[in-house]
Amino acid sequence: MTTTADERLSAALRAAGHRVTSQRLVLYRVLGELGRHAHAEEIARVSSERLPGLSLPTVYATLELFEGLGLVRRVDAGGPAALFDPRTEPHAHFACRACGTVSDLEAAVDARAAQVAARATGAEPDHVEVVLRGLCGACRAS
Amino acid sequence: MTTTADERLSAALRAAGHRVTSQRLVLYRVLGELGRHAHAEEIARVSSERLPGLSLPTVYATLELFEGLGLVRRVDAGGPAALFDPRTEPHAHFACRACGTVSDLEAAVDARAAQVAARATGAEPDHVEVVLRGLCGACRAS
DNA sequence: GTTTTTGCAAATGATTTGCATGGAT
DNA sequence: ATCCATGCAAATCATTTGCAAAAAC
Repeated sequence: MTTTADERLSAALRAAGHRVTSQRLVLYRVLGELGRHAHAEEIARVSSERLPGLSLPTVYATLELFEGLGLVRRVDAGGPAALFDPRTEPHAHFACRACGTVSDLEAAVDARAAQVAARATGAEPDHVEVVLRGLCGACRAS
Repeated sequence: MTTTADERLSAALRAAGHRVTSQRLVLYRVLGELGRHAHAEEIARVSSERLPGLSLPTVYATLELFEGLGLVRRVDAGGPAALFDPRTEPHAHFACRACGTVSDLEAAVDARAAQVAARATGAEPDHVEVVLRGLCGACRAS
């Protein structure tokens, strides 16, 4: 890795005609350091420590921008708040019905049949989201 | 099919210790007649035509109850409003990024690897949700 | 008769929007 | 100098909650 996160983000932003701002740099670094999905509120809280005054609307706008650039995945794992995941390679999630916790599953899911079915309708899928639901180990124990 | 939808719902409710009410009967019939996923608001609108005065809180409470009984699936296909799907057998969904439309995909997705990975963490998954995202045929054309 | 369900109104909470200022190009 | 991005405050919208009245058991 000879390029830094800052450089990678700057290149991606400029290539798409967007501006490089400190808010975007900080948010991108925080996402990379978290290394896992998080709620907008958590991302905002951590980022605000480094960039006081950072506003929630900016966090949402930036995460949406990053999603369009393919830098984060928005994960709708149930519950009111969306998750934003910096791990962009395909992976499944497990969401506990009881405590709401969402965890990564290190397993590939073969969704080719569904992709073929989608294309047969004229659609062009660019992403597959797989969420398993049930009770996590901790909640089963109690 | 010698049992009616009303009879099936009544049996399921009583077996779980819940009461049979006209609201629940109407909502269950409407779900069966729709035969496809719908927003709470749409379900409420159609049901209200048959049961004037039916309230949204009751619709939400009833859909949640039905979900617990395994009579509907809640589908989080992105967008603010959840979908409620009376088709309870496993099937994938396609959600268009542009127009937001969600359609059924008649294809089975093999998620056994993810289920094994989930059980390895001590969790017990009871459901798999697969959502593909991209542009639908109509939106690609325009 | 007792307990659950319902409807109403209000609360909640995540996310978005309008608009004026500030910052990147 | 121009136009995009940000912050603030307020709006929006789906969903939930508190409580008294109505209905199922």
